[in-house]
Amino acid sequence: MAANGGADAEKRVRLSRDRLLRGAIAVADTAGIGSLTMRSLAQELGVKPMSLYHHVTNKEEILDGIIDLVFSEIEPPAADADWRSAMRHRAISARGVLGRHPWAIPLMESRANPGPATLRYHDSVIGTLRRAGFSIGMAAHAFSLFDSYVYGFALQEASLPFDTATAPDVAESIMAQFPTGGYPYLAELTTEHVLQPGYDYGDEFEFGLDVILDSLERLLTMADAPRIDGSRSGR
Amino acid sequence: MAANGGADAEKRVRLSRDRLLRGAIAVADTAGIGSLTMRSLAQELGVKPMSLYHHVTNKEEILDGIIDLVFSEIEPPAADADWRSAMRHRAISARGVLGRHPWAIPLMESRANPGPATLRYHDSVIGTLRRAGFSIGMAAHAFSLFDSYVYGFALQEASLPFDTATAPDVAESIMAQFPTGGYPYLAELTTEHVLQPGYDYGDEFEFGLDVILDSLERLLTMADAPRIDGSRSGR
DNA sequence: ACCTGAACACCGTTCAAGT
DNA sequence: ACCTGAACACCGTTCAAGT
Repeated sequence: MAANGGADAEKRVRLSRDRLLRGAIAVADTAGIGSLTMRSLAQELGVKPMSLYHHVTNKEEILDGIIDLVFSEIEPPAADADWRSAMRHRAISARGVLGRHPWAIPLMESRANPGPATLRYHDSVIGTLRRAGFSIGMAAHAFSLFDSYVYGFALQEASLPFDTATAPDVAESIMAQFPTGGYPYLAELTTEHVLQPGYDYGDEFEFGLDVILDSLERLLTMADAPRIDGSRSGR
Repeated sequence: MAANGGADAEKRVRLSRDRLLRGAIAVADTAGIGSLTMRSLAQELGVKPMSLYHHVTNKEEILDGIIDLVFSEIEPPAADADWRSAMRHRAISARGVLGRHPWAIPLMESRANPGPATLRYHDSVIGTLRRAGFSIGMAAHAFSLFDSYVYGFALQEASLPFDTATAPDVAESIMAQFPTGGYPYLAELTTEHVLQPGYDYGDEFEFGLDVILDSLERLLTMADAPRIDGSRSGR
């Protein structure tokens, strides 16, 4: 470990804002966001708690910073991709990122200071829609629907009491708590579908995603060739 | 908050688990979930911190309890409602509830112990779908899509840095931080649409909801009268 | 310039006691 | 039975100092 003074990646590296934020993500990923304290982070970085305040003004700034780093992990689509595959690519990447950092999802609620990567991501989504021909109003609709679904799915996936792919026994023990007959539809869905060998809740993601993309595509072509009665969507 | 009972709702009422949980919701609603501590809750209830432990084993149990109380606020649809208006009614009610208790949304992620109201809500949604004729697999798809959208929209609405309806000036100050030209599509959408007088982000909710309900209706009728080529949804 | 020890006002929770 | 004071091991953060 402490062989020479060279490039050991241990605690000899100078502290920096970037190293601090990446350390914070590492702590949150492995021990949960609840375990991320100034003291635990300092220990992770081989430094004393007070040193952190030299690179960051307070813990809030750390939370803002790691959320933006999470957004930066979302892959941008290929430059020449059509709007639909661009949206699809982004959604799948975003879900993967939020799956790797589930603690980030609830955090997004309280962060009022979006960072550059967050703004870039949103700008890029809206840009894809606008260039595809969505009007401003339709782009706002589509953006809201798309992002709500992606975040909501990630939130739900993270809150699943059972990881169906790896621990069906846990699901069964939860099922067993259902007062018999109290939740018949939930019981049916769980035992006859969710607990079946091949089922993986994650697979639901692409189904919903394609339903939404189908709908957006329909709206787009409807706008191109409006009907005589001028009506838009249902209701 | 303190004025629901007929007699003095002050500190003279005996402490109970229900009064404790409702006090916790009152604190979270007015001061934020971050301000909900055993000490602040005790003060709200006119009691000493240690008294709380007589009705609840720890703070985790309080969080589980208030999440379930939030779910219990979601209005069940009329018994004779058709599936579509039942789903619509529930979604709108759920969004209203989560809007009143925005702190509950991130909390749902970490709660692995769903309470009776939570289970009843989910059972009721799945039941509506099953009775409408959705197969188990389709009900799982529809359930995932529907719930993801509702939670995701609420999450996004809660995380909006600007409350467009009441404080457009805040939005403008945030806009001003955008490095000029750095986020052109975001800037366009914000200045030319979101900041316009009549705009309320909340109105996006019903648009996306109806898109989703339209899609589900299409899936349901397609399942009733399958096409010759057997294809399902796009791609 | 960067790092740190001691200290302060907070947490959740245990334990032994009060009525 | 229900409530509580004192205490413990934690927090985030300030401040004055070290190199």
